[in-house]
Amino acid sequence: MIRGKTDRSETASQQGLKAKRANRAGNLADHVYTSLRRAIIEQALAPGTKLPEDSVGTSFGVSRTVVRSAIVRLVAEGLMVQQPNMRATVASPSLEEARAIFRVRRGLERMVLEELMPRLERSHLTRLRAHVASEEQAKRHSEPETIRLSGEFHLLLAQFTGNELLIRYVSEVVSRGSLILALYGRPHSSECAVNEHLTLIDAMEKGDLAEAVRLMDEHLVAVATRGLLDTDVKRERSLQDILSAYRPAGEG
Amino acid sequence: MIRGKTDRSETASQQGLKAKRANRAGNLADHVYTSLRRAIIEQALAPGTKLPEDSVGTSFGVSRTVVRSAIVRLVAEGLMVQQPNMRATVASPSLEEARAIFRVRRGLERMVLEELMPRLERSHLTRLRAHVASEEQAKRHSEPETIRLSGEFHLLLAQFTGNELLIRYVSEVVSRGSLILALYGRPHSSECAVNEHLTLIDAMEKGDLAEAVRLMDEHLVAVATRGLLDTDVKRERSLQDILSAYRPAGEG
DNA sequence: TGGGATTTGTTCGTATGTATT
DNA sequence: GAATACATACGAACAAATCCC
Repeated sequence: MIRGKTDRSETASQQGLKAKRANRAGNLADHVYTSLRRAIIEQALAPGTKLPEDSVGTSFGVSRTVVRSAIVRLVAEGLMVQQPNMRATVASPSLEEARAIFRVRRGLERMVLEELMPRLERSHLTRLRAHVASEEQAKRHSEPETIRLSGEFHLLLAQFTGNELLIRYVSEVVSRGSLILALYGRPHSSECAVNEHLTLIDAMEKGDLAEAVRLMDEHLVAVATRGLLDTDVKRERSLQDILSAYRPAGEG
Repeated sequence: MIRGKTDRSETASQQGLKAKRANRAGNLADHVYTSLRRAIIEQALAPGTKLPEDSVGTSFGVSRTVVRSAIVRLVAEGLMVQQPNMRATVASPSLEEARAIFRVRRGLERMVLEELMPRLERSHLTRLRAHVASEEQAKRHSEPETIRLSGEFHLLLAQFTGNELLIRYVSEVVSRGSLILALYGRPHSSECAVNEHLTLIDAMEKGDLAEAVRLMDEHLVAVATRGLLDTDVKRERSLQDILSAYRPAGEG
């Protein structure tokens, strides 16, 4: 186990950390929340991973209380699950749940197109194409990056609607989509998606809502069904090891 | 050693409470969350009401820690808002936000009907009609009850789908709908809704999905537009006074 | 605009519940 | 199946930020 139960001689440095962090824009809980979320989405934390509050706290240099409220938010978001008096774990949805989530996602993304198409701007198309370009680039060197960008394409669409609630919901189903692909997806399953993003943009440019909705639906069905059989067991790494990469909060 | 806490005369009864609650299914935070949520939905806590952690804690006989995690959940749900270092308040959405929320709600409830209609059972219709009956009954004697039941009709529909995520989302938009009506709705604005619920059930019984969706859409537009002008200032009551009615946790 | 009262952000101790040997 | 280690639930205390007159 990871327990590096050192004595309390670190209190001084911890207080130093505390002062430094307090100057940041957000609070500590935000930081932990964001970092854990990214770690889950990028599949560094596999579904089912247990996250004891004080192990996480040690990783980020904060106390359990801070970790706790971050976990509460992640649970509310469906990225983690928790039962009373038991360790919180990264959510591990069943196949049934996964399908239900993707059905909801299809409905939500249809709503996005319906809201967005009437007020679509040229700058939107430009930014979408630029995003797809970066997706193609990332595809060559970084799988976590690819996963994240693939989801952010859909998030970008939602953001263009300006509908805060819709943005939040899409954000959530996209995150959980990554989680699901981590569970059931074949490795590299996202690589075909880039073309589908491009044809969708083309349909949007033509102003063809029905076709765009059809393509989006097809795309999401494809994403959902691409992951099915391969339930390979993910590699075991220590929690401290995984989270150490997420400490310098690069929320850009 | 144990810290002396005999200076508070309520200690004994508090420990009694605590022991009793510990035996409950959920934890204290659940209780506070549920109670606050109900108080907001039933419009006992008006939008914009400030909820200092300490005051709420005193009302429920728990510490700030417990209140805090309840508030985090309510913020995640959109029923409250909070900025760093500032008191959390009951959400007070703008008219623009309110419309956006209702647009999302229409999309979600369409999804509910699309999921439910193919597998609709007789028992569903029975339960829906029974619910409407209780709505009519409540309409005569209790306005908070009426508000709550009116929302629960939609929640019931969602629950019949068995789609957990859809249930959660509908639950959220329904709650926020109550909040919005509290802000912008005329008094008694929910009273016309009962008939609309009935005609919807009839369409469902005929198996007419398109008609059901049309009626639902009409219904929601009606609910959304019934509230518009009347922004009467709600009566001022003390926080302790309001919350005292929500302490005995009657979560049926 | 200044300063005291209020409120939040955070840490840590204790009690209690869960898992494991 | 009991003892022990581990983890969470909750409360109290203190510094820093905000509120309000």
